[in-house]
Amino acid sequence: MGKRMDAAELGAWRGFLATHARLVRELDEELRAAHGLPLSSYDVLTTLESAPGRRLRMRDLADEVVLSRSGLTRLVDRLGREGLVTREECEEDARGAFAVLTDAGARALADARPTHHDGVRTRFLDALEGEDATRLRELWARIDT
Amino acid sequence: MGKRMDAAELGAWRGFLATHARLVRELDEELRAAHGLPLSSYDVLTTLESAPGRRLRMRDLADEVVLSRSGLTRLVDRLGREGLVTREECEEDARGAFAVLTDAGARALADARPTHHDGVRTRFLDALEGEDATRLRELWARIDT
DNA sequence: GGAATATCGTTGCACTTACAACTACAATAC
DNA sequence: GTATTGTAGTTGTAAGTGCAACGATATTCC
Repeated sequence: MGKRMDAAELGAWRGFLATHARLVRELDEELRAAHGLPLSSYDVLTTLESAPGRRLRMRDLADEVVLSRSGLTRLVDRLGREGLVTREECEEDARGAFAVLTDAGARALADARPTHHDGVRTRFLDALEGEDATRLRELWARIDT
Repeated sequence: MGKRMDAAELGAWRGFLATHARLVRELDEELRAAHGLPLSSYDVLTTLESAPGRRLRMRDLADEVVLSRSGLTRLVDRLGREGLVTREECEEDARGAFAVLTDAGARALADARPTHHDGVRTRFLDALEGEDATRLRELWARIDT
């Protein structure tokens, strides 16, 4: 029990944390500066965009973007105030609510996407070599189970 | 400009974000429950422990743990109140301050470490195969430059 | 059918964090 | 040497987030 981390393991873990912190901070700042859109909002908008009917139950959306329910309630409030998302009630379950991407939301996303994609590419994807991307994707899948 | 992400790239990036969010949340909760120590505090304590003289300038410490200066000021305040860290003034630079790990801080760290290492191992390191750890470490280094 | 239990989304509250402004000091320019 | 500019750390303030508790509805069990 409690096998020590060797140097490679320690580097893999601490690098993971440090890289994430730095990248997310930079990408968030970049997105806010260029489009007034925080990364967390961008994340919600893309998730909704790729959902069937551009809509998702609050619960499922919270899971997808890894946010607490209350956190998502507030985030959707903010996006609603800007007209990027609306709420719709759920027919099958009267407790439930959908968050729905509006046309304005889709446009805001289309505007912001090039900036963000470039940012991710230069800071992250460009460092991937050979089969790195595939291996990483498989790694996250293994961890997720 | 703006080359589209392919499926592997998208998976590598989104998995990176989602995995980080989930892992950090779980590890933080685990550490708080078992030792009353948030992950951010743990991070400061280990960083100090492995620094020469168990001390670091506030500025350097903030960089290491990827926190803003003001954020670090408050975090060191909290750790100081619990007696895990003290401040010392800097001789060469009268503006400067060191954060120094106390013996109590070192003990708290020693207590918490097994819990945290087990958590990291079962959630992250156990999923690494073959040369994964080494490759990851190299990847973070490439990204960092 | 009715009671107990679980789930959905929201709210009150506390906590953590970042940004901007500030003071104190250091380094550079002239 | 003095003026300018830069840096270290702290503080006021505001934003974002999670937890616990809540009202409303669903589901399960008898």
